[in-house]
Amino acid sequence: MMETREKTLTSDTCKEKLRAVQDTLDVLGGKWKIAIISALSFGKLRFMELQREVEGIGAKMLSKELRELEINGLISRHVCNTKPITVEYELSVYGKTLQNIINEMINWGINHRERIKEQCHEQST
Amino acid sequence: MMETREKTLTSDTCKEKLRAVQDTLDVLGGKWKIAIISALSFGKLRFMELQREVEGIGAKMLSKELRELEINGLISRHVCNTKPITVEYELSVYGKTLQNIINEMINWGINHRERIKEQCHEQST
DNA sequence: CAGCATCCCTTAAGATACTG
DNA sequence: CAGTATCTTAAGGGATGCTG
Repeated sequence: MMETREKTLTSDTCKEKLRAVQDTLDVLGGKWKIAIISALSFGKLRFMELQREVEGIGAKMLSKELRELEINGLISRHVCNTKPITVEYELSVYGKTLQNIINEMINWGINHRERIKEQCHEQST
Repeated sequence: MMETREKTLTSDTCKEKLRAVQDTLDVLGGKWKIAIISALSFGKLRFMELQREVEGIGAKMLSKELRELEINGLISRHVCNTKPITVEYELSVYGKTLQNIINEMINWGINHRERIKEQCHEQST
């Protein structure tokens, strides 16, 4: 699985993997996309709900990022036939394939917080 | 593991997970950090080598991002005692804990490319 | 409510030149 | 080689007001 370590840096396998990461980043690029997808991974949300879940995002950015995610086929957009219209967003089947990445980020984030906490403890002794 | 679906959006568990993702993004934020870490996941690299591996990055950005990654304890920097000095960067033990995230991104990127390819095939029929 | 248009300011980031 | 400093441009992104 792992290469011979050291000096395989420029090998074809590595380059291919780096390209794969770059492809992923191209789709998930931007400050908010991953946060949006994470929020939607817990269920469908309306525009305003999303804005509340994704802390700090403005309507303009949210709108823009959602459009890009929709174009890439990661989320679906459904306009509800309600009085003041509402729009629901949810992960598409394809978008759900990002769940593994999200999960790893959740895990890492939780551990990271633990680590920071421990560091503070050590310093205060 | 998964919540009751629908309407748990604002539940405490979800919020905590979203915060974890956000924590991760805070550390990996910026256009280049993940790409840099991916490159380093295949072994130590010198400044110039990194710049070559991370397609499109300029010296200024690379320098800045490396400093931030070092501050966060994800990479280590070693100045070699060579004639024209060289500096080697490598993932720290802690930085290597990001491997899971990177791997998932590699997997997704590879599948994504496949998917795009298939779409082209379908369109050309 | 969703979301576009406009205005405006701040940050990101490229290019170039320079130093130990 | 590994950066830093400076300048400049492009993009990011907030605030407000408006429409279906």
